[in-house]
Amino acid sequence: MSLRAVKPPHETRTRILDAAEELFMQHGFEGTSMRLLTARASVNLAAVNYHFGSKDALIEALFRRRLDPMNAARIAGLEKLEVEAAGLPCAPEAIIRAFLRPSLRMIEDAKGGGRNFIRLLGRTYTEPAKPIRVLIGQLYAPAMERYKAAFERALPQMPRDELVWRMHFMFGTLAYTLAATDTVQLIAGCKPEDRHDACLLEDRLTAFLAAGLSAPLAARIRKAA
Amino acid sequence: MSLRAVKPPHETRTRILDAAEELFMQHGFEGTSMRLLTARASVNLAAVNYHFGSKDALIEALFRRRLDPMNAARIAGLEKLEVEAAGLPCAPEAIIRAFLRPSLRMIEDAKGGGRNFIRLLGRTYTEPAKPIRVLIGQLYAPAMERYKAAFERALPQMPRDELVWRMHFMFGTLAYTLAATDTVQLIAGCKPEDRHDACLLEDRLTAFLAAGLSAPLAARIRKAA
DNA sequence: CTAGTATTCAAACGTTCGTTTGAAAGTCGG
DNA sequence: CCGACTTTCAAACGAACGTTTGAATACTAG
Repeated sequence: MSLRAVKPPHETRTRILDAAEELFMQHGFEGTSMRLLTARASVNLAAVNYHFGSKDALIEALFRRRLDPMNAARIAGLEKLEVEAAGLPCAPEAIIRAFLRPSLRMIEDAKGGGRNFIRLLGRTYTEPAKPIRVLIGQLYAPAMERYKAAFERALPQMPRDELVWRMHFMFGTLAYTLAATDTVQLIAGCKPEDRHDACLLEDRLTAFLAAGLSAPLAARIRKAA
Repeated sequence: MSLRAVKPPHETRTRILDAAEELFMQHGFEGTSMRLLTARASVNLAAVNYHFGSKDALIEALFRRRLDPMNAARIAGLEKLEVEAAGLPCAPEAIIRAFLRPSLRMIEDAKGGGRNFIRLLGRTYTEPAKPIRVLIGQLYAPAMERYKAAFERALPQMPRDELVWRMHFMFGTLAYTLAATDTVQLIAGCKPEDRHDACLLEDRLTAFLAAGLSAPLAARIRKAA
């Protein structure tokens, strides 16, 4: 057997993707040049176009690498929940937790770059570039439908309109929380060490979102319905 | 008296700012070139540098034009509330409403460009460029401190850490809701006409946020305190 | 070892970027 | 009408951008 270190089959690709996650997170897509990116990854300038085709294609590959497993984990978590519930509707709080967990777990992965990605993802929900928005929408669609159905079964008395809005709100809270970790600090005062504790954050978020999701309807909306 | 139309004193400045709001909203800061911007505003390419100094200075002026009055309205709304309460702490729901209202009011201002700005603002909370983030933070700071103090008085039993987190969550919900109007549509199903009805949106958001803000503490956090 | 494929590399491509320049045109009090 | 100041304009600046090229190198099956 050879004692020489075996070069992984896609090392260059991986190094590019990792550097891209970090730099896109720090400076945005347009704010990150291919020269800076390839220098950070210690690869040649032409490597991105050789391995991915273009900068846009790199962005797409970057999202697929993380989002596909993450949303698969979301669906798996929901299915586990539904099996355990044995036909009965699940508790809204449990559904929320199942949705949050895969993304919050990534925050703890500082070494592997998962934290970089999750922050990048949080801010990409409001990305102006249309191709990126539709890509994210596509990658989320399967998980989103499943969770929407689960919430509808868990909250049968809630009007569909209202549920869609509240899912929207929940999504926004998560996106902002992910994106803002370590970056924006509009409100001073939280202990820095808490910001990367995924368990604590999951508890806080779940308590907040579960209450919001099940909140009584506003008077004006109750009247209109 | 002259029948000739009098040219407003800062028409060029205003046209540039309006065009910038629209284009920055559509394509982001880096995605909008000065050539496209000045063409849209029907002014010369050099006009931006003449009137503002640089592209970055234009961005700053753009935010100041809208944020200063908006946060002044936020503070005024809170003060009115506190006067009416006559020394007693205000209802959390009322504080939330006072905070939401100035930004939601702008959604209705499609003609004057307020809607463009408010969407741009929503996504700028997660802007990667550091100078912009600190600017936004500075412009928000006075209003933020006031509201934090108001919430602390309204919810004296809540741990400070938890309150800061929940304000963070509330802020994220608002930011995402503002930014995503007409752009992202991760969850299909809401009636398009509802999306610009600021009253309905205020009711929905307030119901959701008030419940989240006052949610019971998560078991693990209650134990730790 | 060799032929053939896959990858890396330095250099250059054409384009677009934000900004600057200096002259032309407009504005306005005296 | 004039002189001083403000504003607009076409043109150009150097720098940085994403991408392409063709030769050099590494790898691997036969």
